[in-house]
Amino acid sequence: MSSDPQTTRHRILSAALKLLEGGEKTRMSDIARAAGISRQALYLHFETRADLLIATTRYLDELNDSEAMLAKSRAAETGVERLDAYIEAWGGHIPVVYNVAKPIMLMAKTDDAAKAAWDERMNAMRHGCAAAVEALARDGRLRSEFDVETATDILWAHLSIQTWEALTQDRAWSQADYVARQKLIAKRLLVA
Amino acid sequence: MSSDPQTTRHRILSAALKLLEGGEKTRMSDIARAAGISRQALYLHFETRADLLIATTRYLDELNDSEAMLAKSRAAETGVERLDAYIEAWGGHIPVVYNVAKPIMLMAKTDDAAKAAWDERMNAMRHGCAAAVEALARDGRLRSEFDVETATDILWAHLSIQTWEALTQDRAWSQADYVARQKLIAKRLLVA
DNA sequence: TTCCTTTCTTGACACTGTGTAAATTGACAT
DNA sequence: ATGTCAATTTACACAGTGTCAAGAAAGGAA
Repeated sequence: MSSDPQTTRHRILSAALKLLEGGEKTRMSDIARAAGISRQALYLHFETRADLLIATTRYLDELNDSEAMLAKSRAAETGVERLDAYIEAWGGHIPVVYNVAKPIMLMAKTDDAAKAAWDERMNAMRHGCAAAVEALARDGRLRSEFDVETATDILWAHLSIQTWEALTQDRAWSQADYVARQKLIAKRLLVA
Repeated sequence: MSSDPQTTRHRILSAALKLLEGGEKTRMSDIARAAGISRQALYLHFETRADLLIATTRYLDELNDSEAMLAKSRAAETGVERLDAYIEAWGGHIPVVYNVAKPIMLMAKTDDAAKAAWDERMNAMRHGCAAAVEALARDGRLRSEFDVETATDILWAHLSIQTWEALTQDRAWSQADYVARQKLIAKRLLVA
């Protein structure tokens, strides 16, 4: 056979992405069927299920040019603008990745590779929070009752996917409300 | 054999509780072994694993007299006092139930009975939040930018077990810091 | 052409964990 | 003594992940 391995890998990732985005069950056999190969052949391309799921999120990141998301917030002049821009960008990013990230989030409780991948992502997100908080501090507009570290933790917890999930899924906030209110909350909490 | 069924049920629950609190793996067979009965005998007392885990949290609630937790906050005079008392009580309650509640939290993603039990608990917690927010509103001290419903959602999301987990487990906040800061945050967000 | 390598296929199997079923034993009550 | 209840053992079904072995199909190279 020997079809281009690059192509097959791509077909797998794109099938996995489609299924995950649809919120489907997504067992290995589902992905294999959707990609038009045998279940066993998946293991020629990805070590484990966790590996495949992680690769799928990276693939999604590429498609979305996730780096560009941060560009706007980095370009902001003041700390407050930066905070707003970051919440806007990240808040808009969550619903895009949510369905794909969710199974990894679940696996993270039991699977070490999944946990590492998840922690890495959450860490990256925290860097964005830290940058916004530091920009506020530089402007002298960070509230004095929290140090930079603590303020970053608060913002990070507040913008977590779990919190987004609770508010938009369980409490049925619209995405627009979510973003607008998170901006308000963040400013109330952090800006002097 | 026929040892007192009450006793056996009790032995199972107390074994399950002990294992769960230890953060162990806690398969059905583990619980059975710890309770000194066969794995299959568990199913004579509990329909499913979800049932058993849920019963274990109720058992834990009884042991802790969880209702008493709310008494202090209900007794508070002003809305602000009530908010503080509620955060103190609930915040102190979380670490006690966390290890036991966690597997249910996980199962809730796939198991309907577990999801119902979890939602019920989260709903009960939200009632506590609502009571505090309404007390603030009665005092005319609820910030005007949020209505009661929205303010309750915010407080509820903020006091969620997930947020506690993120801050105390991932970010290593001490329990004392957690409670103190949550009080500060809640007042900053909700109190005019 | 023949040989080699890579990719993929089929089919079988191991392992874990939940849940079900049948036949049996021990204890207690009437 | 008979029936009932609790619990036991053994065995099995099922889902899902991961592994293994034996080959088939296709491309390139000698």
